[in-house]
Amino acid sequence: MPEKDDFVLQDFLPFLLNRAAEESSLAFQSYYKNRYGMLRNEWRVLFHLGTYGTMTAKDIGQRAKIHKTKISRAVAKLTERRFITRSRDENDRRSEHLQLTPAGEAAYRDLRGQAASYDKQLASRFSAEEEKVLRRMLRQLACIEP
Amino acid sequence: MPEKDDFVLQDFLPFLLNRAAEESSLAFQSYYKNRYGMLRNEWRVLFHLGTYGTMTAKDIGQRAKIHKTKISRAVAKLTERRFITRSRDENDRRSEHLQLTPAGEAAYRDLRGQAASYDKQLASRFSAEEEKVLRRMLRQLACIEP
DNA sequence: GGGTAATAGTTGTTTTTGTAACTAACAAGG
DNA sequence: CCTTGTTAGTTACAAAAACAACTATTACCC
Repeated sequence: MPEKDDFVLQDFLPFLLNRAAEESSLAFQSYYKNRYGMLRNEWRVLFHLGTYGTMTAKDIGQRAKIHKTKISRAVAKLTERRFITRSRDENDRRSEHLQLTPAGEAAYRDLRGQAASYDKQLASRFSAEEEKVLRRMLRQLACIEP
Repeated sequence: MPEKDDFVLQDFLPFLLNRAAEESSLAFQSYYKNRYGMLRNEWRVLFHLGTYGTMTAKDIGQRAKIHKTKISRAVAKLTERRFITRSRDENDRRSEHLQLTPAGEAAYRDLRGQAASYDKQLASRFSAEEEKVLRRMLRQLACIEP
């Protein structure tokens, strides 16, 4: 009787996903780290502001599923480095609208270009069709709408 | 002239992979954390020993691509909790052979079962074919041989 | 209005990582 | 042997994450 024993760690999805995520982030991570001294959360906040324009910390947190304390600290760093400015909402003085400064815009454009070509390079291992399917499946797993 | 501006964060592979990895680890993580007070690296070490039998810290590190300091700490915790035993290699007294105790075996079997059914549940969102393709692509991205 | 609850964001403290330097054991060449 | 280099694993210290408690403001509703 053969054991029904076909489960291996190398195939465990959370493990695979973690390893793939780590491996695929490496090169890009060292780019924004070396070039701008940014941390991952800072890059993410910057990227959101560049992509979607003015947002509040809460907006960013919701969209990227980053905890508010991480956002708070990333925003503090980015402000200190003059990459973003903050202004209170006059209707609800609890929240602040964040937006990129020209320097922030410049960094964003650079990083965005890097990210785009890096992404293309990663995806080049697959066919166009496979790539599309991969992204769809990942969005599914990540609970990201469409 | 439309801008060639089709790059969005939500589709950036490192971002997608990270989010998918985090999301998909959540439930399982809280299982081994609540049930055994384990950290991720401890679960991974335990799992490797359960799957492959006796190994050295180095073996585990190579196979799972975990840094030796993480392994060292995980091994210390697991030893302290009597899940594994260590014995010096008599031919090369620098390295130690690690193996599960009966308690470690029991935890391993439980966690392994959990992992298997959790994995199945994650994969159930996809067709069998899609699932196979997904794992293959992830192994590719994670730089894991076949 | 006045009290209670909820929300946006921050700060402080504890865990966990990351990195580098360290010990102990082996290897190899002279 | 004995110096130099390498390897397995540990430890110490700095950086970052997690978690809880906090301030300030707004919302609810009796």
